[in-house]
Amino acid sequence: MIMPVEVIMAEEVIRSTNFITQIIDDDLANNRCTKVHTRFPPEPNGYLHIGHAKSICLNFGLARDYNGECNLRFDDTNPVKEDIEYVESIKNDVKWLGFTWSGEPKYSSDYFDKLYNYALELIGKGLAYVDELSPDEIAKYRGSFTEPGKNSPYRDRSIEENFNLFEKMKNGEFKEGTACLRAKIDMNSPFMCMRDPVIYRIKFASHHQTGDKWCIYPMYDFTHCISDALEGITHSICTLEFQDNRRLYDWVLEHITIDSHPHQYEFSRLNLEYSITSKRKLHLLVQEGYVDGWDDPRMTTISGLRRRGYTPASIREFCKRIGVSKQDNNVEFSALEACIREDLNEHALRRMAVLHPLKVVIENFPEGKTEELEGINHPLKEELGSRLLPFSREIYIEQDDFREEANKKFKRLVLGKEVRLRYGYIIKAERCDKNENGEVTCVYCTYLPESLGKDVPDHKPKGVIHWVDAHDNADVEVRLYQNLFNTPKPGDAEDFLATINKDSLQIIAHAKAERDLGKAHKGESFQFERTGYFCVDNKLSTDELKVFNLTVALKEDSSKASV
RNA sequence: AGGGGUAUCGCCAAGUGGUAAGGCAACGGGUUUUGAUCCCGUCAUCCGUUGGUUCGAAUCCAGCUACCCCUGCCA
Repeated sequence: MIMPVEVIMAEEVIRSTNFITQIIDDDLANNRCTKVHTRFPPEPNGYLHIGHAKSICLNFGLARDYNGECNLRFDDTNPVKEDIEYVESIKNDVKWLGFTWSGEPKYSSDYFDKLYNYALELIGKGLAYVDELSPDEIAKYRGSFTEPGKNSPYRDRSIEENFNLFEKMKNGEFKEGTACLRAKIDMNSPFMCMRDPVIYRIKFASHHQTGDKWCIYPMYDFTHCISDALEGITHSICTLEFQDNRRLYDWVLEHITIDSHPHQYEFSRLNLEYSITSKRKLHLLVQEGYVDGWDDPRMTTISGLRRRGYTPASIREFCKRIGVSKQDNNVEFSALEACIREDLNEHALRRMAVLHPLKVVIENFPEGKTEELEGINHPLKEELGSRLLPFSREIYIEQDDFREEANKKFKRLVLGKEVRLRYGYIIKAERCDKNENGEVTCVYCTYLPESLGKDVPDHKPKGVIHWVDAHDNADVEVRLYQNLFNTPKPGDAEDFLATINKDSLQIIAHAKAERDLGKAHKGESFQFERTGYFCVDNKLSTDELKVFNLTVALKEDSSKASV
């Protein structure tokens, strides 16, 4: 039998360990559970972002590492904020990240009937009541952090009356906001969420899954724990802000008739510098047109990162590196960039592209002649082969790669000096033309015919520059990106919209690239040598015009900046 | 102010009573027809702070301090 050459996702064979895996190991060792079952439970009210990727990698990763299962469950209890567009995008993003959920996608709304019956059970036990206080009054009656709450005047209605009223709520006989179902717990609890939390409210809204069947919808705290139990979830993992809610999670499960009682564990959500992970703010950016949709390459949504050129493996690696803990964090953006550089350095084919062209005429090269020079596709992987590069009397180089004079640290082309053309000859700059603004418009050079593919005695250029033939090339559009925000913590700003970086997108309409780049496929990534990693935009590219997005620039030696 | 949490290198993060892993970043040096990659090296006598227990503490105890979350019929 032939064994596969490489194990799938080999980079993940080394399991991550964290406080949650310790809990699981302990649970397994003490037979508190025999099989790990987790779930990723997004509300379909927006697109997934890098913070969700952390949760996805954690939950699906645990299932993978422990030979367990992980459900995808849409926590869809609030129809007014949700949309089918979001459920489709979420499925797509989870799959793209490389994970497979157990069975069919689940929906909290699948359990609306059961949830309703559990509410009835609580009413029957005298543990829930229909309140007719207004939302404002409920807030007032709740008290504060230092003052206990007051019981609602409707708190001690009879069980019979509550059944009756809840039935009326369900039948649409109350207006929105005029009645709700509350759990009867403790108005003096130090946990605000235990002061008789609302568990059902009225919403005359169509639901993307259940249509107009219901006009009452269960609240998160009542729904989540029951959904977990119904699905046999063993470890219900969520973020830190739900720590207090755990008391309510447990209270509900302890007071209804249900087989299992999953346990909730909380980890800290990801904060990534120069990005926002608030769905409300993400919505704002999209709705107000600050960006080109949820998948704008500057957005740290999964779809934005994908369009930017990030690979699933790079995002998984990032999530592995940042770890899982309960500490508040603020991860540097460079940590994410390091992951995609590592992936693309290994996998991206090398190509040359001149972003800001400067014409170079090689005067001692015959007019009308074109040579085909060989350029290898990858410096570390010979098996990836090579391609032919047309080279003639006129080529383009990067404007930044030429100077009339420069200090000794400058390793590119200088008047009177030599430089090596990548995969080509050594050339020497003899003179140049300038326009009325003093800008160099053309450099006249001579080349060393004997320098192709080898060193020449007494000619030791300090550097190598990339180039593209002036006549046989592909005209492409290149989009350069900077951070969307000009502050590391835009989420903390009074007005985060005011921190938007106006220069975050720079469009180069006519860059000159190797000819075959004009035929590249959407989503394909390349390293433009000496510049960075670029991918073909999957939205704007056409057969006629390829648009390249800068995924991430190559790292630069710090001394380069000082020339 | 009541409750729930968290404090280990610039940023993440191991560590669970036996004398501070690793990654990112940074900084030196080497290789290089990418100022990339790669390689080698440097980078916490110290774990928020003050006391205590112990032969021995980042790890146990007590007191401080700082920061985060909780008063939606959002999740």
